[in-house]
Amino acid sequence: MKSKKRLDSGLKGFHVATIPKAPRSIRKAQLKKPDEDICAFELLASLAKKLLQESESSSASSNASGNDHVTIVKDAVKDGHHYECKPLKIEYLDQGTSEVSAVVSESASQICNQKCSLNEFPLVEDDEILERTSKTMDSGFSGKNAGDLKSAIFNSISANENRPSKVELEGGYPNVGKSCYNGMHNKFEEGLETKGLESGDPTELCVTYAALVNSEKDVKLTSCRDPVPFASFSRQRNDVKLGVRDDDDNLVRNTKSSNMSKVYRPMSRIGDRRLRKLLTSRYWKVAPTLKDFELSRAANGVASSAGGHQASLHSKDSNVKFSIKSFRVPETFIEISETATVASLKRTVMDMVTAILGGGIRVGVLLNGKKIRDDNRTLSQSGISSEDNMDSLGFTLEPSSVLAPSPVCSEDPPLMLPSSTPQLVQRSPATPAVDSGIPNSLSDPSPITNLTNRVESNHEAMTSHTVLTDTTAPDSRALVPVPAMDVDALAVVPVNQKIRRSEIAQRRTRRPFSVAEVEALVQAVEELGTGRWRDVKLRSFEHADHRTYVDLKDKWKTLVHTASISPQQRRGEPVPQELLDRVLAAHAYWSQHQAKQQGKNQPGTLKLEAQADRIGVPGM
DNA sequence: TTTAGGG
DNA sequence: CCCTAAA
Repeated sequence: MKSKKRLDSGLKGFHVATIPKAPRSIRKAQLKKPDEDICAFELLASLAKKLLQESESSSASSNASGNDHVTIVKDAVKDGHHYECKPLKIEYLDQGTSEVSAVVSESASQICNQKCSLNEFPLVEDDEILERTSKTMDSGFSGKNAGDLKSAIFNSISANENRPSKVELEGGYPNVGKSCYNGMHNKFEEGLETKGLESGDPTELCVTYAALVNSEKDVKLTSCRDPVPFASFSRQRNDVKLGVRDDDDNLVRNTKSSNMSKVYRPMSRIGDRRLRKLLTSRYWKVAPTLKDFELSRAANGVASSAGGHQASLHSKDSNVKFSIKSFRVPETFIEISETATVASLKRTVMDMVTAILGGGIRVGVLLNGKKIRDDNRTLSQSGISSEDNMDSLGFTLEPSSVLAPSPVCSEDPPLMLPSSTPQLVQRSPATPAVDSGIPNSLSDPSPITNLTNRVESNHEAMTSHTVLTDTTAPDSRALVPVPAMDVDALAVVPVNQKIRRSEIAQRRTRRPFSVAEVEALVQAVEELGTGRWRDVKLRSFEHADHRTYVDLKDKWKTLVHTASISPQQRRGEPVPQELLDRVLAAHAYWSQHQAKQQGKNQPGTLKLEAQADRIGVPGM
């Protein structure tokens, strides 16, 4: 990794005469930037301009991957400066079509210690984008394989990223360059990144400048104007909006100027109890959402709908159209001391974002909640054979954190693209294709950071995919950032695994048993015994969908316990002593008859004895 | 899927 | 309530 110093010197003295119609915001931002930043910026602008020009002339002719409708053009841009640039990476979106075009080149610059960073989180929210994002895959299984699919998806992502809806124009995030949207394409070597938007209007040029930000305190985010990292940004016209996904998938949108506090709202999905706990604790919990990544389907008319946002999968003949509406970033948790400053919080979040994306991301394909790891398999081989499988198809954005220096520990599939129905569909008889290897996150276990449990990741992914049916299955991987600075103020505390888990697989809401229910339960157990919960369920709770036989069993367990303790120690709605007595009696009875009771005891047996007990037979 | 228990 | 080993 090159030192900042080198970069600085390299930029010094280099000035770009003009910045093509850069928005005011950019120019404004420039004024506030440190010299070197300006240099960098200008350099970028320059490069961007060049690239734009070149791309305009070359893009048209460059169409490589046919079926994908994705064009990737590598443009070697040479600028005659002592600052030698490697091919710049430019991406632009060809507006007006439903196709996505992407021109990518590499920029030379070393930026962060984190190798790379990302500086925007494009929010794909309008249909317009949706269209652009749609991908048509030659699902005819005619050679396309998992890798191709991922590629396609990825390209879409890249393309979207270059929309004018980006935020970098608003000042950009130093230290954050959307370099590694994936380890595949970019590599930040010098800290420059340029992106052009082929909107036909130079004004739309997006220039991102990646400041040479050392991970030291001051510089970071200096020019960042309102870093609302974990929000989704969408720029329409001149307004930058940010959206933060609320607990219940409510997308809360605020204008950029809105108060940050709205952004950093604690998750309420945790449930009141826990929320309260969190609030009273010494830490704040932040569970930001970067994007939404959704997929919906419109093939069989089966409107997929995982939480309102959907994507559609159309299928024409042998082609399968994947339409990705938006991306959702995994929930991220940050715990920070209450005494930390807002700035610190911002920084922390920013760092985290940077870190998450710093390692680059990649697309994962899930089928029935299981990851398809073998990129070489064809779609059909992987089980993605026809539209009836679309229901079980999902995509994920996951950090390709193979880069050691990543400051955060990222997990498996951080992001998930829930398909509509969680139904498990037949999978290819040929190859269920899972576990083909390919280790996922080789995140570096930084002493403070490695707080995640990799083992759980897959399971969680599945869970969220298959269990959360009516919700936008939020697959979350907690990423715990390491405060690169202000360690004293920023006490980043590991998030409890359980807390994170609950975010994923929503814990059922607590539903205390009513006295009536207890009565019914006792009644049933008296007659059936304590080892036939299924029967108990069928007998007395058949229509109480929220009471599973496990619940009944658990309740009985607690009832026995409750009956055993003094009334003063009991909590919740008081259960009549009479019922508790019966509980104990039944418990005692069935405990004794357990051995031979296997199927022999007729219903009613206990009932008689229990009543006898109450009447006066000793034993209770 | 159910049971049975621990968490 | 959740999670699971066992059956």
